[in-house]
Amino acid sequence: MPTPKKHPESKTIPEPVASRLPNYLRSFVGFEREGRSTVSSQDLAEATGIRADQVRKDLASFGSFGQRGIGYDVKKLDGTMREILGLNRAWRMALVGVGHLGMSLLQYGGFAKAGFRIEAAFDQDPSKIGWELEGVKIWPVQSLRQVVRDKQLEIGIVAVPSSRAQAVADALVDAGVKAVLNFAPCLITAPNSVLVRGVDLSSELEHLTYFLGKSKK
Amino acid sequence: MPTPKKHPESKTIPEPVASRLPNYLRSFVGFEREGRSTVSSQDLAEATGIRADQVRKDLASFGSFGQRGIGYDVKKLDGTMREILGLNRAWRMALVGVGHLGMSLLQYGGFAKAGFRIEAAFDQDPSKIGWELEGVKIWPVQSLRQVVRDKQLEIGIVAVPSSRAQAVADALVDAGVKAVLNFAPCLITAPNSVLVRGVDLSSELEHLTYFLGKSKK
DNA sequence: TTCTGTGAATTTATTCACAGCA
DNA sequence: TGCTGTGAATAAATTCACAGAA
Repeated sequence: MPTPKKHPESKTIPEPVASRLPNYLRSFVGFEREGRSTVSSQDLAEATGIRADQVRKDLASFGSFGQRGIGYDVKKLDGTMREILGLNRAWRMALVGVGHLGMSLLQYGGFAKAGFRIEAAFDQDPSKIGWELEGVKIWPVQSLRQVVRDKQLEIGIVAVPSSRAQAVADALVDAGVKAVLNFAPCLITAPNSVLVRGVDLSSELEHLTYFLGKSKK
Repeated sequence: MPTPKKHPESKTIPEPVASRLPNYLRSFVGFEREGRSTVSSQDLAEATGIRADQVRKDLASFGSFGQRGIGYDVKKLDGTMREILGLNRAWRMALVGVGHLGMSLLQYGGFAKAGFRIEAAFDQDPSKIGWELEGVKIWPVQSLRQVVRDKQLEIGIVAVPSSRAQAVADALVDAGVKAVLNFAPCLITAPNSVLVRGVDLSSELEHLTYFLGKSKK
């Protein structure tokens, strides 16, 4: 799903660069584990699959972190990127829909590490209400507005079927979230003041088959 | 995760257009349900969040399907796009990792509809082996090569932790898949003849917080 | 009219090539 | 020598604007 985004739109960092930042970030844990304090653009290229030229252009677009002949200071880069991506603080999230997808998000380790905290989960199924999974309590969807408001959650994750996605998104927006991450395979809309981003599994597969179809012929 | 792709690389359709195709495709089911046989670029814009100009440019890039003053024939467009995306046939897939994420993929309705069939699933956990979920049998990972080869599966889905992702991908490649969809938050590599695409949930969130951070200040 | 298709203009991103610092 | 930072060249994608078919 595309991000039909329009928003404050940074003047500072080009969109494509911003979307590559998470890749660099992820490669750092490996470098740090290896005890490396500096890395070259070449090293980053190998770790991320992004060309070395591009790496340098990207990093140069928000400052001069490298030392010629040496490379980049991993720690410093890591800190700067986290700041740019807004990861130097915790984000409070609401998860709506505790099916298997929702469950996998609850137990997904990567979130907590990056400061993403699911503070409350919601579901329609009465048999799930009240349970606590991975330390997160499950509430009835009816109480979504109330709970999200009370807990001041900022990001909403939509993990319900398409048919209910827009309604859930509306409720989240109404409750004051500033961004919505949508896993349902449909477009959802929200006021301009709220960011919406979609992740669509089918689209990813279709993208693959597009290339497969071509190479096949 | 970016797609460190390199491959046959179509000369026909620009990459960004191809990645928007799934969105158009998805909007068609709504139009067909409403009984509409033709739609304007404006209609498509509203349904997909893509600008009307862009819609026309996109569609024009692979043929003339519209009638001036009328619009586009939904059925015809649908058929053509499916063909372009390689959806006019079934794709046989292997799922590796039957945790919650794997489960959500197994039961995800969108796949079957688009011709994506998970023909076999694999897991390490002995207690899961032999079960059949959503009509799909679960095999031990040790038998991956054998089963994937025997069943001639073409696409592998990696839904295991990062630490095992590359090994699983290697086994899939060795067993003959032509493409790998990776859900682990790490880069995996494969020979050029095999397509790799990554889907990273954390990256999506980080992308959101990047914008949130900016609009905030 | 309505609505497409497309050339031309513009903006944006990638790639190249190399000057310059450690 | 090794590796960054960047200006210039190229390539690509988006936006605009309008001619022309139904």
